Formats: sequence, C-alpha cells, structure tokens
Amino acid sequence: MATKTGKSSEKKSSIFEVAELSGVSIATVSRVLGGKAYVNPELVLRVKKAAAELGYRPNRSASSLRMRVSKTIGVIISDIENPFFTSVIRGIEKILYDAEYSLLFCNSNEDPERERSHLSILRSEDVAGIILTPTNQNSAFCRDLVNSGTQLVAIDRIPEMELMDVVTTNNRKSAFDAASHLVELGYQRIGLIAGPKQPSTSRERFEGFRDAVLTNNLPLDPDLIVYSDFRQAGGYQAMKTLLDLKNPPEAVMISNNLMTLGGLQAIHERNLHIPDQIALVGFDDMPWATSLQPPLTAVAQPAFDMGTTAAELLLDRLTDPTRSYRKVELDTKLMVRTSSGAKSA
Amino acid sequence: MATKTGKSSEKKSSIFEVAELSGVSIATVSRVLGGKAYVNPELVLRVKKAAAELGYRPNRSASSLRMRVSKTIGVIISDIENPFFTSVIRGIEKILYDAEYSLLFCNSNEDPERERSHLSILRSEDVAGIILTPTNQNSAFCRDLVNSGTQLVAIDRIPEMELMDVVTTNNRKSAFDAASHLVELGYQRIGLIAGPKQPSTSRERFEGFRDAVLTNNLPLDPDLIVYSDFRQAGGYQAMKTLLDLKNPPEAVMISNNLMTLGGLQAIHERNLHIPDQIALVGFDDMPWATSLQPPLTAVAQPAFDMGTTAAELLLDRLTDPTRSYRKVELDTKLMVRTSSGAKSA
DNA sequence: CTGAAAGCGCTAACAC
DNA sequence: GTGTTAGCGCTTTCAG
Repeated sequence: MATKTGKSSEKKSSIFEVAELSGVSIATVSRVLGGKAYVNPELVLRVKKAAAELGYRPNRSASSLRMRVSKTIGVIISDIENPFFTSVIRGIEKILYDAEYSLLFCNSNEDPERERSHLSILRSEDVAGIILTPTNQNSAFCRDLVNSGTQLVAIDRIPEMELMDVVTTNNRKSAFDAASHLVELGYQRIGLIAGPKQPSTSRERFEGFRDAVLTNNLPLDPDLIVYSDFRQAGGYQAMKTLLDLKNPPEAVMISNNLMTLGGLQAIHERNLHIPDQIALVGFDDMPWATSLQPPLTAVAQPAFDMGTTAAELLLDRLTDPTRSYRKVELDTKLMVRTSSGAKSA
Repeated sequence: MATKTGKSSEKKSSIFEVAELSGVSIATVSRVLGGKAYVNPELVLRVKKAAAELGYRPNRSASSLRMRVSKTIGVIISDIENPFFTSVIRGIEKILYDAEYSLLFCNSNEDPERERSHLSILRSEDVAGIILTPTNQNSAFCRDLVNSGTQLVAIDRIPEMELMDVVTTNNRKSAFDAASHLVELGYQRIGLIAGPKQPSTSRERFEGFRDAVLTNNLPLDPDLIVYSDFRQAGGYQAMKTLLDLKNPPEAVMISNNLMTLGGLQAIHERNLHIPDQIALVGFDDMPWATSLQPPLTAVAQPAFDMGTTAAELLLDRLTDPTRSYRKVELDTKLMVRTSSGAKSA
C-alpha cells in the first residue's frame, strides 16, 4: 500500500475517546481537564493517563462555541515593523503564553478602515479581549464591542472614551525632560520633529517640548517645529527642512525612532558632525542606538513592560469584568549618550 | 434611535436571526453567505440585506467546529524582535488579510520545547496551516501534523524532511558574493562572525564565505572565524574576540543583522575607523543600514517577499493539498555602500 | 432549489 | 461525585 498519498491520518482524538479509554463519561473527562470541580483522585489519574496516551488536545473551536468566548486575545498593532511595537508584542506574548491564551495578530497600518475591519473579524472569532493601539476613529465600534462583552485595552495612545484600560508612558514629561536636557547643555535654537497630529503620543510630546522651551525663557520659533509622520522617510524630509533653514537649529529632538533614522540620514548626507554641528535627542531607545557613532541620546520607553502590563490588565479584567477602568503610566528614562553633546556617557 | 442599523448592535446576531428577518431557512442563509450553491437571486438579495441590517458576522468557532478547519493560519517565528522576521510577518499578514484568513501568532524564541508547545496548541485550534521558521527538532511532531491534514510551510531555514513547502534565499551564494566583494576590494585577512550551528542559514552562509576565501587562494584561518548566536550581545563579544587577535582581520563579514549591531558597538568602543581600519559587510539590509556612518554594505534579503511567498504557497496548497512540495528560492542583492571600503556609494 | 435535521466537540445544568 | 443530555452556531446531507 505504497502507491497513493499515505493519508493514514493519525486521527485527532476527541473527548469521547478519552472517556472511553479511561472508562468514565465525557463529563468527567471535561471536569478533570477543566479542573474546576471535584473528581475522585483515582479517576483523575485514569483520565490524565488516557489523555496523555492519546495525545489528546481539547478542540478549541468546540470549547469557544460552547463557552461563547475563546481562549484567544486579539492584538491590533499600528506598525509591526516598528521595533517599539515589536517589543510590546513580545511582552504581550509572554504573558498570554503563560496564561495559555493564543494571540490573534492584526496589523492596522495606522488605517482606521483596516482597524475597523480587524475589530470586526476579532469579534466574529469570539476573542476574549483585544489589545490595541487605537487610531481613535472607531469609537462607536469599540463601544459596541465593549457592550457585547469584549474587553479592550489600549496601548501607548490614549483612547477618546472611557471604556477601556490603558497603558502609556508619561509622554509629556519624557519630552519635557529630553528637551530640558538640550537646554541645559546650552543650546538656544532647538528644533522639533513632531509626529502626526492624531495620536495622543505626538501631541503630548509636542507639549512637553513646548513647555521645556518656554519654561526656560527661550523663544518657541515655529520654523523650528516640523510635523511629520512617524516614518523614516518623513524624518528624513523633516530634517532636511530644518537643515535648510537660513538659521538652522543647533539641536533637534525627534519624536520617534523611525524618524530619527531618517533624520540621521539627512545629517550624514551633509556631512554634519554630531553633536558639534547638530545635537540630537531621540525617542525610543532601540537596539541600534548604541551602535551609532556617536551613540544616541534617547528617551527609553519600557516597550516590553507596556506589553506585559497590557496583557495583565486584560487578563485581570477578564476575571473581573466589572472593575473600574485603570490607566497605568509607566516610567521612561532619558539615556544620556553622546549625540546630545553631553560630557558623560 | 429606535431603528436598528448595522452599526448599532446590542447583541451578536446568529444565522438564525438573519434567516428569520429574511424569511428563509438557515440553510439558505448559509448557502448565500458561503456562495457555493445556487440560490434564487431574489432570496440572495433578501438575505444579504438582512445580514447587513443586523451587522451579522458568522461565528468562526462554529464554522471551524463544523468544517473541522478554521480560517486561521498559525505563524511560529523564532524571534519577533528581529526586524527581518518582522518584515516576513508583514508579508504574510498582507496576503492572509486579503484572503480573509486570521493570523495566530507564536514566538518560539528559538526554543524547540516552545516550538513543540505552539505546534500542539495550533493543532487544537484547528488551524488550516502553519508557517514557521523550524528549529528542526520537532520533525516527528511535524510529520504527525502533516498526516492529520495540516499544511506546513517553512521559511528561511530548510527543514530536515520533505514534508512541507519551503521558501528561502540562496544563502550560500549570497555569502559567497559578499565575501568575494571583500576579496575584490583587496583585503587579505577576512574574518567571519558566523551564526549558531543548527540553522541551515548559518551553515550555508559559512560555506559561501569559505568558498569565496578558498576560491581566491586565500588561507582559511580558523582564528578568523568566530561562531556566535545571531544576537546583538553575541556579535559584540565575537567582534571583540576578532579585534583582540594579535593579528586581527582587515575586514569582517557578519552573518546577520543583530550581530552586526553588536559588532559595530565593539568597533566604536575602540574608536576604529570603518572601513579604513576595519571593513564590514553585513547580512540583512535593515532600515538603519543607511543611517549609519558610514552606511553599511549588506546583503539585502527580500524578507517581505519571503512572507508573501510563504503565505501564497500555503494558500495554494490548501486548495490543492496533494500537489508535490515546492522549494522557492528568492534572490538577494548585495547593497554596496561605504562600510566595505568600496569606492562607489 | 429550498428546508429540515443531524451533528462537529465541548461544557454545564440537571439527575441520580 | 459522576453520568446523561441539551445545546452553542454553523454546514451539509437528505427529502421533497
């Protein structure tokens, strides 16, 4: 019998086979495996043995259907290629794995339309909860979700409405500290490459920057503030704009990691020396920050911890869906290195 | 606010409500929505209208249970924080999204134990297929999966056994080209920071390097070959080892992106000039490659395309599970920049 | 062509 | 404490 495709499927066994092999009812098997009801220890043993012998894995679709909720968490990330979010995901994954949840991954690509579509799909998957970086364009939909019993947790950006837990960092303070660092170093003309207007993160970083400048009695020159898109190409263009000014800045704060990469490109293209000719402070401390010459001064955000925290918040809420919404603000840390012109490493 | 619109939903509606509202049986609703049987056009219209009105989304758990396969693909990645895999994932996601599949994400962290666990979970989720970067320690398990009807596709690394499609790049040739580039530039003592022994990728890159050296009648000095772990810290240590040699290399090829970052750190620490004192060629062309000073010469791998290809291969196989296994080898491109000491940019 | 009905594998009443 | 049984929402025979 070697002719055709050997589809001698070692068939997946169901709870029924386990019950049969261990000589109990399927209800008992379910109780043993679910572990939420007392069962005679001897039976427990027999069931577990039978399950192991058959390599039994409960069918999650059946379980989800019956329980009306799955052991799955949806995650909607706005840009999977951004290392910041990548660390967030790893944090989420770690917690969910330990809690035996699966992770349904979606990439919204910052597109509200796509976000809505994903939200909708996740709903039809009966996910237990969703962790997302909200575009804040789908509030109505989110509300529906919450009303129908799906828990949401927002990451990084603050959602418009009070209907989910949220974990962020104190962007305003971080930006204030980063900009102040530049001021203390004696720079007078400090530029900002800001993010898009929509997300709360870029707004807050702008505010922190502005506060630092004004607090120190420096002028807030609109020419020195360029709005961009959180992407590398955008950062490149923005830096060029700044450098092209008849009176260019002595130092620049850049509002995220990808734009920093673009900014660096523009600076190198003109053979400008960092920090002598142009000092830099970035947002997000990435693996490559210390591999740059000179190493980059940057605001380190606890991306991994944001992920774990979000997952924990969600799991927690799953066990107590009625508790009031929480907002957790994690600390950032300014990693002072040489790109800002600081003396100490 | 008395009228129901698709957007205002209190409760999830099931196929039953759609049937009721449109005055047909649930079987007909299923046929209309599934689109695989002829239904009276007029009824089709009524059903679609009702579905839209109710904001109906078929319950995927129920469907999976009944069909014994879900509209879900599992993806097991060895290191989510590596930008290379991150691009792969985006490629996969793009294709799957268009095909209306969901993506169940798993991080194996290069750990065979964890890989097995994920494989097992994915099985109990009834996933239609799995895309993975295999550790090659779970062949028996993979075979079981295939036998029970789950399609697998390997990415990047070549699996031990002939039981799945695979998409890779020609690592041997890429490494050969990269090393040859260094030879042509006139370097005599060329070092290699190699990856771990297990994955086929690092083995092949080593072979390509060796071939290039030997082909050009240069000695293959074992001192100049350091094995590491594909991680940043490992690359840092490896580069230090190389630099500490009484007779250090003039040029180094580094076998992946993260180790390159580590190597750069070690070089900067000693204030060595690139490429004058030490020339560099890396693997994987990352966003930061052009932001470095000098820009990094590197082998660009089509990570995104590898992802789309893998997903397409899988989808294709899902429609024809009996077709023979395919191996797709994508082209890489050596991006010549200044870190290798080349003249042209 | 359309409807009735039988499960897919699992959990949770409800009996005993 | 354990077994029996009724569905969860969906797809797919099988009749008509």
